[in-house]
Parts: sequence; C-alpha cells; structure tokens
Amino acid sequence: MVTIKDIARELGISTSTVSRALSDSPLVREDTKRQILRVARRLGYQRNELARALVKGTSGAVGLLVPDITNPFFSDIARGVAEIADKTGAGVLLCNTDGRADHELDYVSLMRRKRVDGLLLCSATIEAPYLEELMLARIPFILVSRLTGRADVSYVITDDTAGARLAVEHLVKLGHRDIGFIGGPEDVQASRDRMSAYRAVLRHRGLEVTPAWATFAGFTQAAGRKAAREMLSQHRHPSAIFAANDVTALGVLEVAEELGLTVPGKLSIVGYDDISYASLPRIQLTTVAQPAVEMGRIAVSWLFDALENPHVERLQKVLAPRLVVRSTTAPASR
Amino acid sequence: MVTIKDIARELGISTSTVSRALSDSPLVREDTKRQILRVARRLGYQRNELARALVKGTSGAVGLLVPDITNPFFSDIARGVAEIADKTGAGVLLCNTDGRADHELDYVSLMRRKRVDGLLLCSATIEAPYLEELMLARIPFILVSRLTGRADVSYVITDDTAGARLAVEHLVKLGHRDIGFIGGPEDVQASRDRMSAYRAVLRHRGLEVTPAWATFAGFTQAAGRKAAREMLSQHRHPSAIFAANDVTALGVLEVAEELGLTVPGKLSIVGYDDISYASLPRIQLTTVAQPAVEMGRIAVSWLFDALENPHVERLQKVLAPRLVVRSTTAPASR
DNA sequence: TTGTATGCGTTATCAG
DNA sequence: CTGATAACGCATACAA
Repeated sequence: MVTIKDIARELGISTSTVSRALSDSPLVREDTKRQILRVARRLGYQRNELARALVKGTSGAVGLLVPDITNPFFSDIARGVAEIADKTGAGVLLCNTDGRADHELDYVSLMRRKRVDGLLLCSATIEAPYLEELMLARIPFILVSRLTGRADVSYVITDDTAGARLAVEHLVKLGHRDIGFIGGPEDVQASRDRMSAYRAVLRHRGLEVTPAWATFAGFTQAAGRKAAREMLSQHRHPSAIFAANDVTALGVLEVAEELGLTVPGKLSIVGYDDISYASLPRIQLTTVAQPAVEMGRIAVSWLFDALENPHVERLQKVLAPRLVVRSTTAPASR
Repeated sequence: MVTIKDIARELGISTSTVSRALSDSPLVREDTKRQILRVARRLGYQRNELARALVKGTSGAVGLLVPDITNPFFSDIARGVAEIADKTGAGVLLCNTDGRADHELDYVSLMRRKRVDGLLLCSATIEAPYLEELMLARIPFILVSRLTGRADVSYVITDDTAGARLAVEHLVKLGHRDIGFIGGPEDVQASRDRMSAYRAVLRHRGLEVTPAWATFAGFTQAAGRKAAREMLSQHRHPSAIFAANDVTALGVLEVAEELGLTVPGKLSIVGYDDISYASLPRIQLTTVAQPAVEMGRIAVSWLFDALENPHVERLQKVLAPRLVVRSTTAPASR
C-alpha cells in the first residue's frame, strides 16, 4: 500500500507537505501541490482513513442498529441514512440485532471499540442500559422510531399514540365493536404506546377491552401469523384487527385467508408503517404511514450537525403519522 | 477515553503487559492478567480498534455494496452477511449504490481508504473497472449474484441462464406463445443472461421473438410499471411476462390490474428471486427462487476464510435456482 | 513473565 | 511556504 512517505520520497520533500497538499491546505504552494497530486494519482495513493482517524479522533463512521434489516421499514431508514452519509463520505456500519437485547449490547460495544462518531439506534428497547454509558462516554446517539425509559435523549419518532389512535378510531367509525390488537414486542416503547392508545380509544368509545384480543407478539410476519391464528380460531373473535406493523399485518392477512375469513368482508385489518408492499393492488393494506426514509435522513443529518458543532441542542422530533385508508378495512357487518 | 496507558499507570506496569493481557496472551501470568482485566473493567476500557487495525494491518470490517437495500433480495443478503460477520466481531460497512456506476466507484474508493479487509459486491455491472485495481491491490472481493466481464474472480451466484430457462419453459409448457420479457438494467450480467436464455428458449421452441416484447428496464417496481405499461397498452400484447425480478414483477402485476388484465386469467407473470412478499396469499407470485440469505452467508464466510488463509483458492459457487409455481401463471387461453 | 523500544500512517505543532 | 518532531493507541521484536 502506498503511503505519503512514498510520495514524499519520490519528490524529495517532507511528509508534512504531502499531507497538507492532500488535505488541500492553503499552506502549500499551488505548484508543489499539483506535483504531489500528480504523483499521488500515478502511484494510486489512497489515504489511510484508519491512521487519519486515529490522530483526528474521529472515525468518519456511524453505527446503524436495526432489529431486522429485511423489514422494509428499517431498510427504508437504512436507505435514508446511507443516502446522507454518502454525501459526507462517512461510512455506515450496519448492525442487525435481531431484536435481541444481548446482540444489541454486543453491537454497541463493538461500535464503541470501532470508535464510531455516533450511533443511530432503531433497535432500542425500553430498558436500554447502554444509553447511560453512551452519554457518559459522550458518544452522540439518536433514537430512531424507538423511545426508551429516559427522556433526556435525542430522537426522531412518529407519535405512536396518535398513530394508533388514528387506526383504532378508523375501525370504530366503521362500526367495529370487536377490535383486536396484535402488538409488537412488549419491551418496545412504540409497542406499548400503541397498545395503550388502542385500549384508551376503546374505553373512550365505551367498547369492551377483551384481554384475549389484545396481545403483544412481535414485529415479524411469523409473530403476526401465530397471534392471529390464536385469536381468530376462537369461536368468538374480533371483526377487526389492528396490527403492530405492516409486516405483522401481512401475517394476519395470511392467516385470515387461510381460515376463510375474507378481508375486509369478515375481518378488517389495519397495519402500521406503510411499507411499499402495503400499497400493492392485491394487498391494499389500510395502514398508518411513517416517513421512514425521511426519518433516517433527519437522524444522520442531525448526527453530523452534532459532530461539527458539539454544543448543538438535543434533537427531539416527533413526526405526525398519517392514516392511509385502503381496502383491508370495511364497515362492520351486522 | 481510557487507554492501555491508563491501565498500565494504574497498576504500575508496562503497556506491553496490558496489551498482552487484553489479548489473552499466554505470555502473561494468570494473576496479573486477572488484575489487568479487573482494572480494565473498572475503568470501562474499550480497545481502540482503529489503532489496533493500524498496526495489525487488518481493519476487521468488510464493505457490502448493494444497489438497493430496500429490495428484499438485497436486504436478505445483507442479513446473511451481518449474521456471520457478527460472530467474528467484524463490522459491515453498508453502501447503497443506487445502481449507479459513479456511486459504485466512489464507494469502492471509500472502502479502500477505510481499509476494509474485503468487499462483497452485489452491485457490480459488467464493466466494473475497479475490479482490476482491487486485484492489483490484493483486496479480496467476492461478487454476489453479479458477474462481470472477467471470469478469474470469486463469486457466489445462481445460474441465471438456468433460472430464466425454468421460467420461460414453464410459460411455454402452459401453452403461452406470446411471451414478453421485462429485464433489469442492460449493464448487469444477470440481466443479460436472463434475456439471452429467454430468447434461446423461444427460438428453441419455435416461437417468435418479438423485439418490442423483450426489453431491458430496471430492477425496480417503477421500471416494471413503466415497461409493462408500454408493453401491455399495445393492441396486441403478450399473454405472459417474465420479469427481471420479483420487485419488477410486482410492478407489472400492478399495471396489469390497472389495465383490467386479470392475472393469471389474461396475463401470466413470472418473477425472479422469491422475495418473502412473493408468497403472500394475495400475491402468490410464480417465481424463480434464489437463496439470498444463504448467498450472503457463503460470501462472507469465504471472505473470512480467505483472510485467515491468504492462499485459499478462488471461490466460484453457482447455486441452482428453483422454480416456484404459484398463482400468477395459468394455461394460455385460446 | 515483564519491560523497552519501535513502528503502523497520518496530522499538528513549532521552527525556520 | 516547508520541514522536523511528536503524538494518536496499540502490538510486537528484542532484551532482560
């Protein structure tokens, strides 16, 4: 690998000058700068960012923790992140935590050792013990679509309570009285918020909250299938289900059709996220939209701002969710 | 940030001993090792992998280039990659090239500067000028699901010719004589192979190859929609379409329904990849399956092998595609 | 078993 | 404008 030393030797000058020229410093004569650049190109020089990072104390990389990169919601976030990071020449270290707290901890530790400049946490659960350490270590991080116990941190989320309310109100207005909720993992704040909002709306509307119809499950299709099977194979079952997210909703949809429950004829379904597959003509899932790509963009942008200007205030952005009514919901039959 | 110096000072010993202890070297007394570990933990020491990388000459990170992380095929690959990299404590630098050759070049350069130990290229086009440089620089790389002009490289692919043949033969056997092909980008080998195979099967079966029915488009839903609109809004149009990949096929499906062409009644559709959404009850897309997650796993595993044992031979793995017949294909009506 | 010295490739400080 | 030197944090060859 060719280094600045090689370039310096080639030209009989010092490495300092080479380094400066390569950073386009004004402290070097245009003429010599040109020479250096020419030799650098000829030799195929590629600056060692590792060495640079070591001395500059900034690695030019951010860590992105997602529970499941195959979930379009998160791959959308990743796309937004990559898009912006790209422009800055920063690297994005992808970590797939699989929703497991132990993996998450390991990854945070790995990211710290790799000296990332900041962390994008799309995978945080309510008990995120590492946040404390991160703050102590002054490593900037930002929660994306996930809140935790502590409020004095930066985050970009959508209002899950409002979103869930939108979903359930929609079902209520359609005349549904037997509404189920298949939630995400219990240790995810967004999950709990949606659950609470679901309950609140029912109560507020004078509808009964049937415990067996409100369950935490998971953000996967499999979880949706499992929960739906349990809920829908009972003799008496809900006429509408609000699912934790679109992927889960797709699982519910699958089971419904399996059981001969036509959607939306016999069962209405509402999802959450508005992943691109939700809008397919054959699917037409009613859902609550979150601007995933944009959330990713906002989060990294802020992270970079915070890196340049260390005294930038906390970013706490709560985006508004939007109900997208499509064809998996219909008036309740009587 | 706490360094080995801090630990050394704390214990009144040398940094070498600390370094050794932290690497669990046998050259240090168990007793002192324990002390060092204890202090390290107490101080919250996190090894600086950047510094370590600099001296060891290996960064513990691989670069993953994908054209579009939101395409489930690639996020599946990414999941496989992350899963294995995880276990080794390696980092995965995600690069979303957006299918653009210039981005790709920039990313490769960035990855080189970041001194990745190897590259996973899911985004290579036929003309991949940087491969030459990578080989010269002795940076291991492996093409995943993408081939280029040169054959003397490592790759994990599925047999695109066989896959496309499977798809088209399936349609022919169903009695279709007017079969269209909406391909991916022309500069992608997989795209060309599928196109060639498509043509070959038609010719071999004595069917006419209508130029207007065989077009390169792109691997996105939008590309699928656009091409399908052009192809299907003609007075005379194919009774079956083989699409470059599932995402494209979904776009075709969308347009078909828009135009009132029932699928598979009036139009049969075959996709490629078998992304998870292809199997949804409402979709039931007939497609050619590629084991994406497994391909990701194989690729990184090999990369790591190659890093440990520099003289490992080239890996050239051609997996067999598998036709998955579902409900978007039906016998041709007469 | 431990310590000393040196180097990895770069940038920054300080002279000149 | 340029150069010598130190430093970033760690690993290792060589001594002891």
